[in-house]
Amino acid sequence: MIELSERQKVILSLVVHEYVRTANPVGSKNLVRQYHLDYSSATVRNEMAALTEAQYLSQPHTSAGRVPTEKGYRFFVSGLIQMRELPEETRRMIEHQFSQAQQGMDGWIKLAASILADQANAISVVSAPLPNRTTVKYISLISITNKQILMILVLAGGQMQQRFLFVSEVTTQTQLNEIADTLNRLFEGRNSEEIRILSRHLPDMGSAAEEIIRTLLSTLYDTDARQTGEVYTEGINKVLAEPEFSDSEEARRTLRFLEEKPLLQDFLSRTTREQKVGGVQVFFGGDGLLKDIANCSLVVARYGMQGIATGTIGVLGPMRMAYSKNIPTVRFLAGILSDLVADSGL
Amino acid sequence: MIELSERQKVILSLVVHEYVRTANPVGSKNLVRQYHLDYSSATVRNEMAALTEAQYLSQPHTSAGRVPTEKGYRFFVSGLIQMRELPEETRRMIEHQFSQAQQGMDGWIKLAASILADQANAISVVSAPLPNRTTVKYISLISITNKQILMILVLAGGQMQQRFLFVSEVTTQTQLNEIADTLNRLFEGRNSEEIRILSRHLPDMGSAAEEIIRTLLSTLYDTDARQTGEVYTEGINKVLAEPEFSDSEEARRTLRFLEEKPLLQDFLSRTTREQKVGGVQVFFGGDGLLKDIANCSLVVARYGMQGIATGTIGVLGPMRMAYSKNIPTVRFLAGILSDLVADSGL
DNA sequence: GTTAGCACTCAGAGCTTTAGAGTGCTAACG
DNA sequence: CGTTAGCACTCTAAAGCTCTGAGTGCTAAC
Repeated sequence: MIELSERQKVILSLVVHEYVRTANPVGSKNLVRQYHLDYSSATVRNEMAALTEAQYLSQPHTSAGRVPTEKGYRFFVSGLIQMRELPEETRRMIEHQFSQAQQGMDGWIKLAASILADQANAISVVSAPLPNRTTVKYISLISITNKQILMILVLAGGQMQQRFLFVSEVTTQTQLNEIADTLNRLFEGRNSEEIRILSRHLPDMGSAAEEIIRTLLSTLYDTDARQTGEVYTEGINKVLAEPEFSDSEEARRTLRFLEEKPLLQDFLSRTTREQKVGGVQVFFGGDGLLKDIANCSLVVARYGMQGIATGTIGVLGPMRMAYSKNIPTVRFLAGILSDLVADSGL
Repeated sequence: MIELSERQKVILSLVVHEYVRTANPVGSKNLVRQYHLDYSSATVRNEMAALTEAQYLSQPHTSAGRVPTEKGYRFFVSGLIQMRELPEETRRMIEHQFSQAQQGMDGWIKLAASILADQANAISVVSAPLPNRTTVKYISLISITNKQILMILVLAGGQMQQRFLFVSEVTTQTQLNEIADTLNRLFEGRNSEEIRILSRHLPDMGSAAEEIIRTLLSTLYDTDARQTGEVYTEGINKVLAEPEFSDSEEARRTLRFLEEKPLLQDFLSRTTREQKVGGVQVFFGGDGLLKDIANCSLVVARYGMQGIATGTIGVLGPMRMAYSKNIPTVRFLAGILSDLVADSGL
């Protein structure tokens, strides 16, 4: 593959930019007029022909303008992924909203989702931070009735799980407090595997405690298996306005993808697992796990504390999305969430 | 207004039924053929003219079939709201899914939302159970760092809230356990108002405890103000397949309504507040709070324990929805959730 | 290497035509 | 008098048609 000339790079970027803006195939004459290029439309036509040849652009039909291909977008994005800061003003505004938010990981995540959907005018997708293998932070046991217990589990990364369980033995809140104290001493900071081994050599604490540990383990296994916490989504209505979703079949496929939480979680956890915190990645729909969302793309970053607890934040929209705005926005929000995870010390 | 004749009622019901099935204006000839009526299309035409006169039906244009008006739907639904059981088989199937579900209010609610969306092929909307004024069930305090605390609040109805707080005084987990014990003894079963008064005459427990109580109260106020817990929604993709949503502007309005959580919560809590648990109501879009979702309707029921903690479960779809299936489904699921709320004893 | 000029292409907007489903009315029927 | 067959009339939606204009590739001149 031959290198692109400087001028070709410029023209390719401008085509992408213009297409993102208008959603219409971009013609040579128009491009020259819009951007006051100091060469003529015929020259642009020649370069466009070359870019089309090299698969960066394509033509919907012979006598139409050019549309970027996936390869074209990739080129465009690769120039964007490193640099670009969000304008000071926007950063201030976002930070302000976080400073006013109610405390708690859940609230922050929802706020981030809401801000991102708003800024990007597309669908935001945010998953709660979770370590590869969950560790227990705190166990709380609450007596509901004589033989019924509510177990609340605080996990690393600020995630919570609640389970009801029934025990055969009557247990009082005082007894539960004791059990909880013991378990907290033993299990704090441990993961499912460690707890499984530890619990084998435990002094007998009665059948209730056994039942509690069993439930605890099954909850941890569940969480480990999911690998990604709750996924929040917002801004679906925004993206319906885009022309690529005016075909409702297209829109349905995308929404089904979003509502298939396991699929989405799988994708988020798998594809970004090795990714360093802070780095923004762009995925293009069409093949692999994203085959259902052809001509969409996904800008994601991992946030949190590397090796401790990480989640993902991203924006899903038509492939023709405003990368130059969305990439810095995602990066900035990932940074904020990372700070919050670190500060909350979970 | 004159009463409808028996035959008119039959015809009206059939028109609604047929229109729900096909989404096309219903013509006289077709109706006779489909349902083997023992009178002719001319007779049906006459009756239809009368029903149109009386505003139960309308014509998109002079030479088209009839479409039910909102009044027509109301009539149809009024005959359905009381009776009709879900088929034994479906009930078994649903019960089975619940029996296999993981424990915990959150999980049940999501399961209910998922089943309902699936059964109705429309959008399900389920809100968590919450009393008019929340009462505290259990307070758990977890030391994160020296001066940072995670407060977990279990509220009546099984809802949980988490907050982070910073205190100026160094506090250990042991101290926190003591404070939590005291607060639990004092505040269990109390609502925000009672706690506010109680906390005035409290023995001094140090500045950390004060800060904790302040956060506790503000969380309770927040929750009271919202009046409805988290709202889960599922099945958006299903409804996009309906012809009334092929116009993306229409679809957007509906989705915006759904994503405006405060609006939705407000509607759910306000309009069904007085409603007895178990009764199914049908709301038609177009005016009042539902003005944004013209030609949609909402079948809802309240579930939970009257006066203790109630939530809502419902299905939102095109006004042309399968009421005869959806109404019993909503009623049945509301029943199951009510049982679960009762059993979990919160 | 660049550019003006030109013949050619083709999607989409706008218009016309047509088919058929549905109506209301009238007159005949039991 | 309610019911029904028959008929002229209405009106949408689909199909076919034309025409415009943006865009192209190529050639020849600069």
